[in-house]
Amino acid sequence: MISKTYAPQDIEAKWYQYWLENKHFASKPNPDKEPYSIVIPPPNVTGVLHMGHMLNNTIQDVLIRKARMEGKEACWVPGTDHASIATEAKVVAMLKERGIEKKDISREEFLKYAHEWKDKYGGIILDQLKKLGASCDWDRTRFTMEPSLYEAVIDTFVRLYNKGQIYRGVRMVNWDPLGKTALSDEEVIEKEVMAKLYYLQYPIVGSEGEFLTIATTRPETIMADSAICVNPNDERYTAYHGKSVFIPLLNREIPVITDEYVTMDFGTGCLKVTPAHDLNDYELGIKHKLPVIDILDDNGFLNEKAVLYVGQDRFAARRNIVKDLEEAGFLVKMEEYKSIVKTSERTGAVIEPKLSLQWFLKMEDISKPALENVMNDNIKLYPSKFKNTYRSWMENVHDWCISRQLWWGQQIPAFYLQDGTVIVAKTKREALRKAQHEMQLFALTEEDLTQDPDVLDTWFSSWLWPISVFDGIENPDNEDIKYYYPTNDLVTGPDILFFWVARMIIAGYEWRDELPFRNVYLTGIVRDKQGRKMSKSLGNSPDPLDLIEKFGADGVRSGLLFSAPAGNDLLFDEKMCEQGRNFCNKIWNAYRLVEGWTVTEQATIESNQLAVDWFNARINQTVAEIQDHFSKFRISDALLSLYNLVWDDFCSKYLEIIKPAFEQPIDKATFDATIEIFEKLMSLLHPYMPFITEEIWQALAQRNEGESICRATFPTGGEVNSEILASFDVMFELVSKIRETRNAKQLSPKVALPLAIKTDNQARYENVKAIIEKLANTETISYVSDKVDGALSFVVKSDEFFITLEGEIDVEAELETAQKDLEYNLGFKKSVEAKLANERFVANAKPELVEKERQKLADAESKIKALEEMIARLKK
RNA sequence: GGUUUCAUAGCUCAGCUGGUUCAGAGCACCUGCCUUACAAGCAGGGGGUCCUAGGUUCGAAUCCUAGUGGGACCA
Repeated sequence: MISKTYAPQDIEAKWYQYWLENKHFASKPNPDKEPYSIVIPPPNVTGVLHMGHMLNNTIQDVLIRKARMEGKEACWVPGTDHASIATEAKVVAMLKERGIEKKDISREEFLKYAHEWKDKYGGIILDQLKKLGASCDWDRTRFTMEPSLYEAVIDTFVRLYNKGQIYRGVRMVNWDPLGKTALSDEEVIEKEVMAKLYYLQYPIVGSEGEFLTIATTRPETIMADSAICVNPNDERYTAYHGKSVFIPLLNREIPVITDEYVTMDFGTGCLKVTPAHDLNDYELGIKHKLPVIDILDDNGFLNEKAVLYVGQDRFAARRNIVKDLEEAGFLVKMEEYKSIVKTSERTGAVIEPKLSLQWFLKMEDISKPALENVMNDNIKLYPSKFKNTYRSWMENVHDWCISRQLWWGQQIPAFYLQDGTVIVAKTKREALRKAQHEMQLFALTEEDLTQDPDVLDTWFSSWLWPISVFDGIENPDNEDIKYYYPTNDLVTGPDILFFWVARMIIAGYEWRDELPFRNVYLTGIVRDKQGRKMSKSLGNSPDPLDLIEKFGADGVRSGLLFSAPAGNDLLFDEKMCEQGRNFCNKIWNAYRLVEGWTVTEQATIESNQLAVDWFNARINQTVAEIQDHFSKFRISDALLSLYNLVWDDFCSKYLEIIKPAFEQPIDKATFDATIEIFEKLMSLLHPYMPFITEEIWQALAQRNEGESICRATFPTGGEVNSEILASFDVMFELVSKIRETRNAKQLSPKVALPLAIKTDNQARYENVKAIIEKLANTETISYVSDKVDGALSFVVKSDEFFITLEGEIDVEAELETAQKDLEYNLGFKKSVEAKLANERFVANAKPELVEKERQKLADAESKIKALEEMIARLKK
């Protein structure tokens, strides 16, 4: 006996294993087939599966499974990226537990530990994806730090450097004094804190007793001041234009400059300019050619350039200088002030804006094709609203800071001579050869060359991903890259549209002069019920594996997709997974029903044949619908179409029609047709719900060893028989009316009702008579040419129906509903007439539309006629 | 602050090229059912000023303008 409820756990494990054993996800170039490829957005190697991954990878799996069933050579390449900062932090933490400090070990030793960590803990996420049902070609799993991808990154750097695209320069970066590295903006968290605003007096040179007062939150940086700046339109300070002031305590003279950048009504309207320690001041400094005085070292301690407080931590120095300024009378007042402090995502340290020497990639020229080919839709973004965002970013690109002060990553292939000369080459040996040959430095040895200690930004690996996973950088003419590239669809979140997607497009054109993918599907962000982004730190995200345990992978997958339109965030609620699970259960029970039937060779009942024809028409209709949805990446809508087809049409209607009475057999023709229909439904659903559909598909018929629904044919639909669809619609409307009547009169479903029909088209009902009887439980269906006295009545289309009941009929109530219906139809008729009477409508609207309106009018008129007759009768 | 995007039932959202009296789905709610596949179910039902104000149009939830309120990105 099969279980009454669907139990996914064993079934899922069993089939996933089966798919792997039979290599159903494996792909290799096949010239007889159309290629279809997706590269996974490589998850962080330290990561674990979260809701965003679930959504994202479910969508990819839907796309790839559908393509596979459509006979394409489908290849989904999995892998992870090395995530320099995150991984390095994990490794440092692991070492700390073992009592080892990073600073006490060599780079080589550290990397050995890092690889050890990666082998042991990294890539858990890939195994988790298997639980979700992801049909990746696992033999192709790549990692951005594996030798060949590492080499690709190094080659990329060397090539771009040789083209003059990469340079070294001083920039203001987010400096983490604890992690001792530059951070990208995404690795910085802004926190709102209460700070103090200090008002300080700067004595004016040559005017004894006169001061300019500035307001600052960082008094310890006054030693790095290069100027005082006021707004030229600020009349309070006009007298001081061109003068100088002394820095308090330090007594260094700095000029008073003017710039409209200064906000007149903030603080005193007088700004201290500290180019080395503030981004805006830095830019102001460049504009006014001010000196840059960097008073902090890499640890955030004051250096000798500060002159005062040398060797003190920035926060200690702040406390001390405030005290000293106060004692010396330079501190006018202090105010509470709400300000934003930037902190490091990894170490929590307060970020220091810091000037440092970094490597940059020039973006202006290299990004041009990437902008152009998205704007002209060679690469399509779904939803297209992101084109705007994309353009505004690409039209204002900043050079890309690609160096990171870390060890875990691809070490920058730049080698320095003792005098600081830079040689960029793939290896030290090559750098040496270059130095000897190009610079005539024949006496040089490898010992004289020092490699840049920094590594490259992780994105500098992942921007090559669609090419490098096929070894297309190192080996540009290999078979895989020629066959699978460009890939077809990329599925990712809009939050990395710029950091990753745009850069992959850039790399695609730079390396292969071709787009990396044709479509970019941007998923929404998964949020909790309160609309907050799900994150580990908030603890508001359910564990995806728990969800799968609870609702089954199919349930979670479909649940997530029920409400996941492209690009729109989705507010996650477990209820959605519950709905998905219920859907599985519904399918399961439909299977249980069919499975329990006994088959005889008896002749087919006509109504069963009609039902089969009708349902096949519905399938064809739905297939056309979902293909249209897919062509627009409306993955969620396609699922909903299938959901309705299966639940409402297949289970509630089709199966109810053909279902034999208890313990009665079913005729073979209907049974066979039903099995065929069931198979089609499973195939259509398979991309969304791979496990349950496999389980049932395997059970529906005898299958060959190793055969799988994974490789079954995705139904292609066919001509839609709209006639039968229309006639069934009328019939279902009638059935609903009868049921409604039954419900309203509180009659048991077991009581069969006598139905009389007044129609001029008996054929309309005659051939579906058996179906009406079955669905609505009517006992006899008779045709009448006149009203039936003492019966309940209603109107469907232009026909009138009567149900004779025992006991009193509430004429008033009948009259009221009929009256309401009449009013509605009169109103409807009026609006249609108005439309048709309008010459401009008839002249301007499409002819088929006008024709439709005429038809509507005719329908309304006949219905009104029937209703009026009914009302007249009731009033008697 | 700049750019952009959204506002539809109690909740989450569909509504695609303006054209059924177009206002729809799921959940929630109400009524009745343990009807031999399924109570994770069945049959019904109620519920909306389509944010506001203008405009375009024969016709607007849909297009335009402004406002209000939320989100995102950039600074």
